[in-house]
Amino acid sequence: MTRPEDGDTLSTHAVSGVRLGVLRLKKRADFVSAAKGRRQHQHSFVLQARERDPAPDCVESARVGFTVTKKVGNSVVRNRIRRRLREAVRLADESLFQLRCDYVLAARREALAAPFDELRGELARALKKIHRAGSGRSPAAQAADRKQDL
RNA sequence: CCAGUCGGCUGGAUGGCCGCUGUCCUUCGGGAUAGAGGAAAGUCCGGGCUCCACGGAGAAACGGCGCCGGAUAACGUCCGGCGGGGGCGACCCCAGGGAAAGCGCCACAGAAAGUAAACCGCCUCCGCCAAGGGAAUUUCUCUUCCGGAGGUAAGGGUGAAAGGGUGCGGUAAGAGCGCACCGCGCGGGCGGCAACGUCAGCGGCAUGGCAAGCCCCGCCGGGAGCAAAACCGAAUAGGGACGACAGGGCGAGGUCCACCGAUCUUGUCCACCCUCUCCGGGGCGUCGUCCGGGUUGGUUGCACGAGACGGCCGGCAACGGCCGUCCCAGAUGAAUGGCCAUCGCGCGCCGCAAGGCGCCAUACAGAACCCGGCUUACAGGCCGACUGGCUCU
Repeated sequence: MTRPEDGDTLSTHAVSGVRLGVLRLKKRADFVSAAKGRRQHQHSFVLQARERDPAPDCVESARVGFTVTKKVGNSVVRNRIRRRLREAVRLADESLFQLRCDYVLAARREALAAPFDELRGELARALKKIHRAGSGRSPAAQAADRKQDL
């Protein structure tokens, strides 16, 4: 599973707007289960995270999904918020994401007008906090896993 | 120059770095190229397309539309006219068929809201009490008040609307009672494809309004929608039909049947299988073909079209014809983005000015099968035609 040639399969999966190693979350069931995980509130969004159940056929990568409800605004506003969040995830440090973990970013209205650097900062802070609060593996162990993976 | 009417256009530009989706190329490193709107919106009409239903035609019911002619695949859209209303005008507005087919309604006010009627009035006649006046001095007559019988609809008053309007004549007072003009109606001439207009004649008031209350007449309409629909593959559960194969005992039930027996369904046990024994499980079906259903994924549908641009021709126009050139988003938890630079626009401040600084770095809004419309939203900017004024020549 973690042998070097798996890099090829991962790169073929990196197609949905996020970089290699961080896939896109698409199934409704995944969103529902992620909502049961831990939460980290920020000014522009709410981050939800949940470690995936280890299934043998599953990919190792972290996955990220976006939720922008109609309460936030019309379709133009919703599209713009989703694109800004997606870009923030793309530019974020990949090591902040934990393997075999699903993340959901639930946008708030403030994500529309917030300065982009601020948005990135909030994302990095939320990711750090949510892992520190968790009872999972230590960041060092995760880093070790990632080095092995690459 | 000012005020205004109508129509149309635009909806920041260029570049850099890092990304996304489709297509093409690839030496698999990557490269090339395309990538939101005028409303993509609301989903209100009209079509294409797909499936379902349906023998043809008609009727009823329901729904929609409604001056006339044209355009169109079609429309409730568009164009050109007509009629009515408004504006000095450019121009704007109209749910604009039928009220002598029928039913119904017309609040409040008012006497009366539709087979007309008569509150105040006005007028005539009759009666008589009282008062006053005149002529005459047993009487006659006039006026006012009161009562009764009638005439009338001019005036007042009510109302959105009072059974044509104005004027003259006429009359006891009045009245289409008569006349003129206007309006209305009828048949006719002329112009127009038509809606309608116009001319003279006749009638003599008959026909109040509401059809967006029901209704009548004419025309149109089968239903549902791309989550339509078609196909492919996989796994799981497993329904139906046919065929082949698969051991036995016992019990129950059904069918054929005089009996024997055969056959089907079902319960249970054994053989047999899970290496062997106990336990447990299978045995209680297997295989093949076809049909049908569900879940999930993929492909098609799906972007060459009532297509875009340019030119010429026909038409007042909507629009049509011919020729040439072009291929122009295709996502599906859903691409079209993030940051930066320069220029531009707008606003504010400073400055006599050239200019400088700051802010915003932009309205409404994001394709989801595709077209034609309608409606609604829209910062700022631009263009054209026309009207009424003012000034100058």
